This record gives sequence, structure tokens and C-alpha cells, in this order.
Amino acid sequence: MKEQLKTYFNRYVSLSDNEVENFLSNISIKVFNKKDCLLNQGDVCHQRFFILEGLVRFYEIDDKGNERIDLFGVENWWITNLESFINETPSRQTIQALEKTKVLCINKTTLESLFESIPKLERAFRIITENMLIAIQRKDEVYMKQKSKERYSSLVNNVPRLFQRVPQYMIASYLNITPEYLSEIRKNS
Amino acid sequence: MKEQLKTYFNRYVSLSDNEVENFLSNISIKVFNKKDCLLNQGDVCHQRFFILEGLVRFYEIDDKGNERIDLFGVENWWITNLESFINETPSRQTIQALEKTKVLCINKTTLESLFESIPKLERAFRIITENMLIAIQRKDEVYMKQKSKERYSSLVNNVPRLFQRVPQYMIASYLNITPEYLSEIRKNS
DNA sequence: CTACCTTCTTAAGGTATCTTAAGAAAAACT
DNA sequence: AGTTTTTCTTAAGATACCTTAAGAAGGTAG
Repeated sequence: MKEQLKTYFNRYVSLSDNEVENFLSNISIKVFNKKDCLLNQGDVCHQRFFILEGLVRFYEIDDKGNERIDLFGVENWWITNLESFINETPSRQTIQALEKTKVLCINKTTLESLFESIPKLERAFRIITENMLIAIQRKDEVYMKQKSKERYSSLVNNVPRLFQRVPQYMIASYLNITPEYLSEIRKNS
Repeated sequence: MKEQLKTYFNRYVSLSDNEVENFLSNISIKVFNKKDCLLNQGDVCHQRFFILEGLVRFYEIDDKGNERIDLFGVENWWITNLESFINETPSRQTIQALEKTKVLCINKTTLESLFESIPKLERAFRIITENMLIAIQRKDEVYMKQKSKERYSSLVNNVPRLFQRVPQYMIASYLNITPEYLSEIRKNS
């Protein structure tokens, strides 16, 4: 686990063993079973989670009671509701484990004090946030510009593994299509 | 101008006069006329721009030759093609001035060396990036979940000033609606 | 093995939105 | 003031996608 984290951070900055130890001593590990929620809609998100193993979804429920999935989180991703985390406002979204999921948890004040003591960690988070921004902009490019059928094939081409781990109706929700129409699309392709 | 920048950064971190001076001595100022491009599709984006005065749009052209506006940049916003800037890959988007626009320009290596010499500046950019991420997630919430009519009224309510500065067909593009249909929506509301 | 629950498919009819085409209005030049 | 260019509107017909409803298939639990 220490190795996994070190390898991960070394993509962005070089942390010494000491710094990794310091980081680790400030975080906790939690395991969520399938269907458990890491964060409930309405609650303030006090933590950032780093997914060691497993899979989660970040979703919201609209006025008609339909779920809409914004994002899946897999191994080696940080996940949180950033708006709720930063402003300490109630989350409009839920984060739920879709498999048994093991995460690192770090809360806001701890993270801020770690940024003081390990500046390279703040750099890593600056870069990680930039990468998240790029990822969401890329998703938008696809989703704003393309029709359902094309969004579906983008996903098939870019993240084929997802289809083995997630039921099709959740893929549909993530693609912003009804499950019925996704079924239709798949029949004709 | 120095004051504008100082006020801006002080939202996030407290920079001393010296640090602001240091920052200023490393940047340049440019003025773009209406319709000038800050960045052309196909070019690598080597700079980040801070808008002192004016208005720009960030847009791309799809396969059918239609423009799609991702984002407007107004006073006190940083704008860049982050993906192109970070990976040094050709930009799929163009950044164009919609009014006479005065910007600060800072290039990548300069910014990185400033991060070394002024750690608080890196913190400011970490926070600025987080806020951009939140803004884009909020936009997505509206755009994925809501129908055209609702997207239009969200924009009217949240950024009414935009309508005085931008032609309606660009609003339509930003809302991901055809100009004809936006016209229809406005008629019935 | 049977029963239940979750997920996926099919099809008919409806609606939001686009496409095309044309003209009106407004703004920008000369 | 007149001409050109840009922007906005209107309307008819097309299409992508949704809604509803029902049943099929597959998994899980008693």
C-alpha cells in the first residue's frame, strides 16, 4: 500500500520515504462494501478519498427521481465532492461503492497542514487537480458535441473495461441516455 | 493594474508587495483587438492569460464546420487551453477576443520557476484550479440534467450581463442549442 | 428447485430539438 | 443615406431520443 501510494505520487513529484510516512500517518483506511455510501447527498463532504482497490460512482438524483451518474472512480483516483469539501456546503451528490472498495481517507484540516509541511504534496495536488480539469473538459468535448451513438462508441473505445464492471443501465446514465435507448443503440451496432 | 492583481491574489493567499513585483516583472501585457485570436486551433498553447479587461471565447469547430463555444472568459479570469499548455500538444480549440481585450501573459517555464520562488503562488494556482473544476462541474450539472429552456433560464439568471456583451447566436452555441431554437425559446418565455 | 429481484430488451407513440430555407432587422461600413 | 454584412426570426418537415409498458433473461436467496 505504501508502495502503491509512493508510485502514484512519483508520477507528479518525488517524495522521500519520510514524506510518504508522514503522509500515511495522517490518513486512515476504510473499506466499503458493495452499495455502501462514502458520502450521502445532503451531507457535507469532509474528506478526500484515494481509491486503493474497487470502484465507486458519483451520482445525483434529479427532480423526477432519476439517477444521473457524473463520474466513476477507479483504482488510483482521488474522489470527493470538491464543491462540498471546499465550501463545506451540503453535497448534492452521493458517492457509492459499486464493488467492495478500499480507500484512503484524508480530511480537510489534515490535508491543509500537510500542504504546509510538505510543499511538494501541494504541488502534487495542484497537478492532480489540473489533470482532473483536463479530464472533465475532454468528457465535455465528447458529450456536448456528439450524439448518443458516438458517445457510446467513445466509451467503448476508451474504457472498455468499464463494461465488465458496471451494469449497462449505469453506463446509460453516465452517457446521459435512457437504458432503453442504449439497448437500441447496441442492437444496431 | 498591480492593485487589480494584488486584490485578485489576496482572495486566495496573501502576497507581499515584493512578491507581486516579482510576479509582475516576469509577465508581459498584450492587447488584442476584437476578433483577434489569443490562441489558434492547431497551435500549442504556451501561455496562460489573465484577463484584465475585455471578453474572450474558447471554442472549437466540429466536423460539420459548426462552432461550439465551451467557455467565455471575462475580467479577472485565467484562461488557457490547459491540456495543450500542460502536454504541449496542439490545441483543438481557439481562444478569440470578442471585445478589445487586455491580458497578462505568462509562459510555462516562467510560471514553474515562479512556483519555486513563491510557494504561495503555487497555492493560489492550486486553489484557482480547484475553483475552475467546481465551476465546470456546476455547468455540467445544469447541462446534462436540464433541457434547453432550463439551460437558457439558468444563464439568464446567473449571468445576465453576458447577454449585453455577446451576440445571441454565441449564447446559443454555449448553451448547445441552435440559434433558431433559442429564438423559438425566447419567443415563448 | 422455485421464487424473487435485478437487469436487459422490444416496440409504439410522443416530444424536444435540429435542418433547411427564407426573409426581417440591426449594425457596420462607404 | 445607401449598401453590405452580421445577426435574429419564422415556419415546415425531419430525426434523435424519451416515455411507457411489458415481457425475457439472468442472478441470488430461501
